[in-house]
Amino acid sequence: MKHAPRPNGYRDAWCGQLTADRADRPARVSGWVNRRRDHGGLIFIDLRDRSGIVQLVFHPENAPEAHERAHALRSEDVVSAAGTVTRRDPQNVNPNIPTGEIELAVSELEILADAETPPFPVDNGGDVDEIIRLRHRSLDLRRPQLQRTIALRHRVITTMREILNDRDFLEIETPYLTRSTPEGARDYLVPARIQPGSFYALPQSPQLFKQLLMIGGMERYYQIARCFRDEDTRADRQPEFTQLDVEMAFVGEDDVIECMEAVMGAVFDREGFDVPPPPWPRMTFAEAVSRYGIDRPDTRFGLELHDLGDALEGTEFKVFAGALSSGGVVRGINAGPRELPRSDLDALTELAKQHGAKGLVWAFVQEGGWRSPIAKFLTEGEIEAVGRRLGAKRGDLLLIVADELTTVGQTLSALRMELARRFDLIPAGRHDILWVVEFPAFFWDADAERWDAAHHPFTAPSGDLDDPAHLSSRAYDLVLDGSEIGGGSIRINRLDIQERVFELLGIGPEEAQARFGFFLDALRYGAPPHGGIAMGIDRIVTALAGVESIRDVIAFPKAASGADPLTGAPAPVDPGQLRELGLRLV
RNA sequence: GGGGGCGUAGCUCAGUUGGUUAGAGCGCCGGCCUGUCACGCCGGAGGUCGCGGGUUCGAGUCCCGUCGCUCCCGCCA
Repeated sequence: MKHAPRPNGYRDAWCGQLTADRADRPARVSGWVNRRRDHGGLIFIDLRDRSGIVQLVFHPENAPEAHERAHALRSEDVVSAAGTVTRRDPQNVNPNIPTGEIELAVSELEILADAETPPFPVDNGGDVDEIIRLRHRSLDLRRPQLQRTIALRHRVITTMREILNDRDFLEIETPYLTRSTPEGARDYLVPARIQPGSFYALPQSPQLFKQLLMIGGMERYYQIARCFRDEDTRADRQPEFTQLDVEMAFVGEDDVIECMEAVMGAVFDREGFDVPPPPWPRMTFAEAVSRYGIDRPDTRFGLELHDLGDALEGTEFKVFAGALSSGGVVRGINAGPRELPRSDLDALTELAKQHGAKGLVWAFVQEGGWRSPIAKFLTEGEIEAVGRRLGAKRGDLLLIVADELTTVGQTLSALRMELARRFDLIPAGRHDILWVVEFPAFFWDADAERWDAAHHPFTAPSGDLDDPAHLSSRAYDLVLDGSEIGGGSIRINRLDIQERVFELLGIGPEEAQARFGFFLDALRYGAPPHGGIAMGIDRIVTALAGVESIRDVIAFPKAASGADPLTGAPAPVDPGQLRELGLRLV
């Protein structure tokens, strides 16, 4: 705390800041009873506020009235206590807390509020069922971990604002009741009373608005923006989440990347988070997919993917031959010298199937060949060639998947991560950060038989628009320890190109006008080249805090299924309200 | 929408091949205690084993259904 609280009837000092330099002087503190140690005679109370903990001591003879009241104190009671800051005898010093050299000898105690016995302990690390914690979030928030992460989150956002303010950015708000924004997820809809039958959509991102701001000459914009996507919750995903949204005019990739390196570099630096200083390495999408199988590689450990197509050319083994002849790939990783029981191999196979693979080929390298269910289907030459590609040594476990390209990548990537977890392959305290760049602009959606935007349809393509398969998009993602913490792109600033892109995506002129008319109109009147990025604040703080769940860095998160109003459960709608909106339930 | 895991005291959990009155630690309540800081000691209360059904002489335990939580796939940058 920078400043002592303004002295009033409640307090004139923070609990956690009463130290020896205030000894022999009076002080008054307020807070919650963290713990009580009642010796019958002496009573000790650990009093807690946001700043920390201080020990109150009640002597029966010095202040009988306060002592009598202290006897009735219980966990989480709210009190104000006045007394003298007293240096503790050396043998009574508690080295575990900053205020351990002193205590407050209380002469006056006021109980401001009784607390019922809390449903779970507030003063421990908290292995408590999450739904109970969410239901009693006000209690949960008192726990040290949440006090820490919520304060951390505040500092992170403050740093972001500081750096951007210093770089002439303007913080500008954009609407939450708006029209559908094209990010590919399901929209949250809000019925509109003034136009019955019509709906607002909550924004999936401020994408179009920030582009309008650039076209509007605001030059540099940022916003701590809430985004809404009506999709299922995950450990690192909430339907309602927060982004640092940034956009700049007259810039290319390097400008946005440099700016964000300044912002995130400062965040990491100030929080003592150990990543290498910027500039951060850039890896192309193609390299990421080929070496790690996915576009957000965790590069903190090896186990890279290797293509085995050449080594298996002309193989008789149907699984491999079939994949290769139908345009798929065969790739593998060398898991290193591992001895895994059959049950673990089955578990890995199950994991592979979960990610869409039909199966998993495993092989232990031994003297003169493989121990593997498929060894008999391969020639000695093939086994040797595959071994060479994977750098196989005796005792190594090889994992091989044959399928369509993205399935193989996703599967091997998941196996890689599972092996890292299982064998503790990620060095403690190591953090890797990198940019992934040069994404493909479009991919062919075989089911729909049309091109689909890899990013969103306002991302500037680079290359020949007549050859969509080889167009790349001017997009970039920031990846921290295998988690995507931010992404952005340079945008299209010309109507003719925007219209070509819509056409490629099968969005006709009428549809484009209906969905994005106000934006297309803006493009007519002189849009500067511009680009930006959106950073996932929840994920960034989760990483910095070293906690498991995104729900530990959000003051009021949603449970997966919203079992309670506080945790995000929707409420039944009032029929009268519905009628006014021109709606009825079916 | 699909798959896995979990559900026993306020909290965290144990509960054997189905077998007597379902246990532990913490918390809570009462008593004692003047240097504790996870205070200590003594005593006590507290359970619809998520819910419903079934098998069985007998179910916390086995089967079916259902609800809730959670992780993963789908979906979502």
